[in-house]
Amino acid sequence: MSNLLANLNTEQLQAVTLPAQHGLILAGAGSGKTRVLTTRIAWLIQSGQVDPAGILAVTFTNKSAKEMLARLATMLPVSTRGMWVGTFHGLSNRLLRAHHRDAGLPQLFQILDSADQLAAIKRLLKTLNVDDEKFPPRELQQFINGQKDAGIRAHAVEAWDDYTRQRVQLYQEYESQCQREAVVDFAELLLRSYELLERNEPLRRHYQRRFRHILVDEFQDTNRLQYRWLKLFADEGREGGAAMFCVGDDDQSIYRFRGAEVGNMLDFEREFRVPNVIRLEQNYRSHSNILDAANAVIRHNTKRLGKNLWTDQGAGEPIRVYEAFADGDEARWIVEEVQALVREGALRSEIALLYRSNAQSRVLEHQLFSAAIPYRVYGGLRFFERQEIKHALAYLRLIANEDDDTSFARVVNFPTRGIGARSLELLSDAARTYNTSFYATVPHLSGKPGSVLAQFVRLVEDMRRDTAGLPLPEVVDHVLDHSGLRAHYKADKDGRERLENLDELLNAAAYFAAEVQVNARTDADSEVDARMQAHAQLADFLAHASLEAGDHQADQGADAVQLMTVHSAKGLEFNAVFLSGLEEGLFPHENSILESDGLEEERRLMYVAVTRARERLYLSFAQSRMLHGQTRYNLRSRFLEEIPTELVKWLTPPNPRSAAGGAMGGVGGGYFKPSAPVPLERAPRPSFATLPNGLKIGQSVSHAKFGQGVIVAAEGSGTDAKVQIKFETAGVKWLLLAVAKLEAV
DNA sequence: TAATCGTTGGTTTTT
DNA sequence: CCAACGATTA
Repeated sequence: MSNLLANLNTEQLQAVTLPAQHGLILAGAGSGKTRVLTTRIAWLIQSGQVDPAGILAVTFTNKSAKEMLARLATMLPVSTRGMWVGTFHGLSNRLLRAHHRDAGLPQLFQILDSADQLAAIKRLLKTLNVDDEKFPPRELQQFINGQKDAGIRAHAVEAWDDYTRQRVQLYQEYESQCQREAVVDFAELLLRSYELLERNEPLRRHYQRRFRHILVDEFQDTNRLQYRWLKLFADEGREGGAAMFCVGDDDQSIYRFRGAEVGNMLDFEREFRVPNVIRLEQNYRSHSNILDAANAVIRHNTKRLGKNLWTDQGAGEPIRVYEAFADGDEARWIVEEVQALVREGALRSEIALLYRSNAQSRVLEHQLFSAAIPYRVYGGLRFFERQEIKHALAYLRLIANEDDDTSFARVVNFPTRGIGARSLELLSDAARTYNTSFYATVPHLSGKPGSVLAQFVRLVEDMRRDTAGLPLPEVVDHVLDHSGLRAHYKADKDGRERLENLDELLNAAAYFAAEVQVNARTDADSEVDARMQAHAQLADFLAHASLEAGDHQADQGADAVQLMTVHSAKGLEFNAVFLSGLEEGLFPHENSILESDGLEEERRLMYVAVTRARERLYLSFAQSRMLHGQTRYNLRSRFLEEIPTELVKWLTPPNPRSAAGGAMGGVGGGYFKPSAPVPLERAPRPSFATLPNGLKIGQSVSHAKFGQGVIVAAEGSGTDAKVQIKFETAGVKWLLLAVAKLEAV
């Protein structure tokens, strides 16, 4: 045990060994938050204060749940069996499966991910003949999820205007549709399990007695419903309830836009009369120049619980700041700098290129690609979100739950079987009159549509029959073959990658089944009925696929430069970090300036970005940037001005003209702001009539390599000026005037 | 049913 | 500018 607690600092030790009371741990970036959380669990168990089954540990992502379990495994000699560690959604799912009857759900209910939910809403609007211009599906989705995240059912929504009343009605209709189809969306998992425990006292008491310690990671990211969910387990903090141990950092709360309530931290402290509030302020990640910059920036926020990070690692290198003319130049400079770092022996995977919005990755990728530097972009399609995977899963879901109309509609004509929009409309109408699922409605139909649909139903029936009792991987394999998916992609000339992904799905199923085997042997908690096994395991796998969409990209092994948004960088760290696009309107984002407290959230985002760096931090911005097909001229971000001058080393001469208004004394400090001349956003627009070299649109020119052509368009000015030329033989091309040697003909 | 054209909109994201 | 989606057409 002494081993367990070795090398903890005073505050960490205090947090880890807190008595069985509520605790709020304000853990700054890089202060060893995860370590404290896991060590506390290990300590509680090892010191005999609690049985593993008395632990409930909640995280936001599967990744952190896994990491926690992995670390626990190295700390504890006993197995983690009986412990509940997982995401809010994963644990809710577990609860609902175990008590599906009490929750009013069939055992094999399916989980809708966001895309499925959107499809379900679109389908609903169609069947109800609702104008989707008046009720945009996306907005409706947000509305419904927003209500659910606040714990509000359709009947309880306060609607003061007609529009809201109509949306509430659609919310209600959506609910009925989900119930009819035995599907549950993400927000519903939470709400349903919350209501289950709230209404079922014996069950609630059971879990309240069972879990003696509830530990929550990233507490600042909880939404209202999640907080209430936790309170339910903790018996509202009453005497005899579980001890709540919440770890979070209000300064890293960057998900308000999706419902996170930092206020939960204050509410928790107040409502639970938390006797222990501990601040972890020693940072083990970054040199002090970087930390000081982060502290200086976040100090500008008013709504804080208050915290100041420090380190004993020394000042380290200055923060490097670079001003570029255009986004392309900025990217080129970043890539050169990356190359220099790599030459000095840096690992590419230890270099991160961060940006505020995904669109910015394009320029960076372009330059990296030209320089042949391996890179990896985070974000984008994840494994279980791929088209071919979703198709395969839809077949599997139909086997588990034939009432899942979303899945039915998805694959009824994929691969094509001559079932078009016409037949589907017919079916949808009939389903409405009979009030049955698509699947169950098919026998009611006659004629040609009836028979092709019946054939499809027979296909699913056959697959269900033939896979009954088979091990999961064989079920998947069978379905891939008999659904025609494999054949379809084999025939498709660019289907190779999709075929490989389908094989990967097979691997995932095999892996999953093996994992379940292991757990079933060790998990005393599960009482699995062998007869239910086969298809229950299928349902578990499908839930797993929905809840854990898999990684964004497969090639993790390679040593590649890491590209991602600041949001996705949260929780990660790198030796060198490049933060690009530090411009007003971009970061802070223009939309955030209108939102109340939006700027403070942007600043927290900046704080997160800066604290990702261990040794080197580069900040850069460009005077002009291509956005939405237009060149925009931005001032540098106000966040730059918030960093004390002495921490910074300018790689380009500090330019007062690109400084944003506001606080002086930061990076741009000491420079007088000129009153009159040329705000950069008024930079001259390119003239299309006459181009720098005396060329005109419509003019015939000749090019050494491409031959004769006509100028059809022009864009940009100065060294950036480009012309589009339609060549007689070489096609249409964009050429840089400064580079291409053109001769008027 | 597939292919093509035109329109639209374009922070951030996990479950 | 460029991707994604929807509507139209072969």
